Amino acid sequence: MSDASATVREVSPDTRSKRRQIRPKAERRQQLIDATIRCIAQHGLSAVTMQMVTSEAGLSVGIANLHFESKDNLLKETLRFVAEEYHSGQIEIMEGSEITDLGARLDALLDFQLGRGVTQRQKMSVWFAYYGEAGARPVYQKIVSTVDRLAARKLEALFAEIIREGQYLDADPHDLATGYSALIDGLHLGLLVTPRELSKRRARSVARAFLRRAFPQHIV
Amino acid sequence: MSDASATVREVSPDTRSKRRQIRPKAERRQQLIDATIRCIAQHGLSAVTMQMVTSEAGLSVGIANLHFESKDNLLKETLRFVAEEYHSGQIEIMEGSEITDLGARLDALLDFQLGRGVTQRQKMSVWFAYYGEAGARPVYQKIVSTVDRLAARKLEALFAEIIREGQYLDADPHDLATGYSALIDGLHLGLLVTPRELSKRRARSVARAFLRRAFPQHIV
DNA sequence: CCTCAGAATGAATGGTCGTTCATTCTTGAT
DNA sequence: ATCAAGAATGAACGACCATTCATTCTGAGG
Repeated sequence: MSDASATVREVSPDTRSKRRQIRPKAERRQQLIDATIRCIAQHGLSAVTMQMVTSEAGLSVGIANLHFESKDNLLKETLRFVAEEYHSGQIEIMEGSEITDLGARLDALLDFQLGRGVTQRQKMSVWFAYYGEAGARPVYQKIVSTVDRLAARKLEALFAEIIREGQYLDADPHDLATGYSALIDGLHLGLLVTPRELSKRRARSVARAFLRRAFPQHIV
Repeated sequence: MSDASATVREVSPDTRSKRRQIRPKAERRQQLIDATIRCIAQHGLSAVTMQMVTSEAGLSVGIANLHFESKDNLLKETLRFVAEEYHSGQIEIMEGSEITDLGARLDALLDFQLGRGVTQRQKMSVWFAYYGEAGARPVYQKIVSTVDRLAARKLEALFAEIIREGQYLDADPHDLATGYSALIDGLHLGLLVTPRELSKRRARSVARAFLRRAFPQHIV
């Protein structure tokens, strides 16, 4: 998944054909995962049914159990997809060599985290739907924490570099990274639950203010 | 609800009695709400059934529809209870006249938000279970945002006072309050989803670091 | 002690869900 | 043109869900 901000698209621009089509397995899997994301966003995780997902995908009921062995597995794979999409996007920015200026790199990260791709209601809904179940389902905790851990490490390393470069005293990269990640999560939550009271523009400004207080020389 | 940190208790210390008991309506309602909280925490919102809740409460299946007209309503009232418990706890601290020192008041607030009462897995699970569905269910958004708005205003007022007292320049109380609230939400999420990597102690330290950078004279 | 309003019960009901699999259809190789 | 491999279908099935309501039971007031 190279384009993390890709929209989850509507199916079949070719609506007239009701003819049965045979497509490679990987394509059908992705098609079903995309449909699942749309269904979760629109109806909520607890209301999602197999009929709903397969009809959203424009396919028959049996197909979901053909490509994923069960509903449980489809939901698990959908979470894995969304989690990896988000975290690989972050890591790409943090590891990429195009941006050498550390301040600019921070800005790019923030734009990704609170930009169009990630804060689509669809993606955020899925994100928090799973978080809601995570307390009761260790499988979800594991999927998220696995990808999360790597991104957290990279962020900490980036912060450590910035601290060294700016000679910020008594600034702990570990604590700052934890705080920044939590702040971003909380802002996502605000955008999802109370969109009326928190615009994307203001969310970005709040996050930038956090970074400015921590690294005043790197953020304008 | 004056004691926001009250534990959701086990039912009937008197396990031997299988004799039918008649109790006032309000008591049964609370008993069912408590049971619902425990069930959501243990099994996840999407897996909660009426049989599960009523048997957890030690009652018969029919009783839930007697006191709440439907499952939907029981879940709604449970969210309302948890939301009000949390927010009234915060407001009590922010309005209370026992603490006059503003820094101490901030500390008390932080202790409440990341202390034993609130960060019980039970409560956090419920909290995020509903957030997960909020994207698809405007009713939940409304319940949360109604109580949330008041607490946000009070927090902003408290921050404004602190800014005046400390003469912190270019500090916007509105943005700071939004950031702080988001940070707390994000830390709650971390405590729920990746408890291995974020202890309560460290969550408190991270939040305190945020406040220290914003209001250095008020926080030690 | 008796009464009865209404709290509590749980078997029964109707509906919906996930899953299965016999069958149909498509496609690329022959 | 023919065929085999296997992708796709959807009716059917069993399980389980929320909700109902006829019945039972309780306890305060007479």
